[in-house]
Amino acid sequence: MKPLSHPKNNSFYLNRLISMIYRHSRIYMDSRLEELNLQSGQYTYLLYLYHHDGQKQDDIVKTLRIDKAGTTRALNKLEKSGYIFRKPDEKDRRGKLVYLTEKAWQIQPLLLKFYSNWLNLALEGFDESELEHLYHLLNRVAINAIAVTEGKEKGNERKTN
Amino acid sequence: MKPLSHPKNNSFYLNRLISMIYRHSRIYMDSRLEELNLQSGQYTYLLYLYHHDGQKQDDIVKTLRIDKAGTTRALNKLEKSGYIFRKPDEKDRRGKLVYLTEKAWQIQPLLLKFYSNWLNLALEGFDESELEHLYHLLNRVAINAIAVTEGKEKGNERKTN
DNA sequence: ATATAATAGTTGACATAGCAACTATTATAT
DNA sequence: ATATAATAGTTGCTATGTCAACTATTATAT
Repeated sequence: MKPLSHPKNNSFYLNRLISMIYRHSRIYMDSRLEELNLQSGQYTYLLYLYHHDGQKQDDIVKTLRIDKAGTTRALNKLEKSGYIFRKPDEKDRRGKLVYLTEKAWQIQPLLLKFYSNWLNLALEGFDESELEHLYHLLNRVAINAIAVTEGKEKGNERKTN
Repeated sequence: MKPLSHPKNNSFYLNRLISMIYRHSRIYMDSRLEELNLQSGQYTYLLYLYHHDGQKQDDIVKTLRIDKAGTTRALNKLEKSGYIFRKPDEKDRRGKLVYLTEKAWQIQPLLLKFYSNWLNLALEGFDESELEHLYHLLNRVAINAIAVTEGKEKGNERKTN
């Protein structure tokens, strides 16, 4: 049996490429974060919090689009290892506000260094305009991808033969 | 839907975008694969095997760059649900050759449809030249990413302050 | 020729992340 | 005002994927 043709020919392996990059970024970050007693599932939250200290947990969930259960667990780990602490939101006591500790601020330079090391390696050979291009294209893919699955949540699943 | 936040440096949130796309592609594919009793961890292997029927398991590992332990488990599932079978490689009895069953060939059109539905949604609004661009840029990132972590395996870890 | 190393595959232990179900609190609807 | 719905967060269960350790087979080195 012959393989069928498919649309969007050039990007047929989009998922394979995305998956490779995703998995290898985690392998690399895990290897570097070891000395900080951190793991790849946690640094994302710290990088985010450096710009949003004191944000509500649910806002983090909505920005990073990571499942709230996973966020709970990642933040638990960060709290346990002393990088963050949480306070109930007095204006809405269902919510929690997430704050960085001094310990988290202290490792910020190192964390940023590890992450930009990764970017330098992953983006080796890219000039400014290529970076710009890549970023904007990926951004559009991400927005599309999120729209697909968030559409579903509201019951209006997209049918697209 | 909350708009994605923009960083100062355009590539700063590369990992965040990659992670979003990766995770949402799995959510979408899982929702579609349900009717085939398949999951997002398995269709990748089928899509690959449609072009490489009878390939050695280890070649699959090396092409898809998925850990060999994970590959063992994914192929076990596919075997158990009747989509593939494995035969020892007579030329090297450490290895196994992986073959698609008739059942796998029968679902090929549907599987390709689901996957191209995903591509159509994720790549909505992209014209031919943008697709080409995206694909080539991502390809370069993937090659870089793989080089980073595979360098490590051979003991020559890259130090890049 | 035999000891040693390398390779293919499996298993166990663990981290990340998804969904569903639950609790507690706040918003809304009549 | 009270019943109902929605929201924020947690916990249980499960799937994917990584590493390390192991078995069995093949390659190599002396």
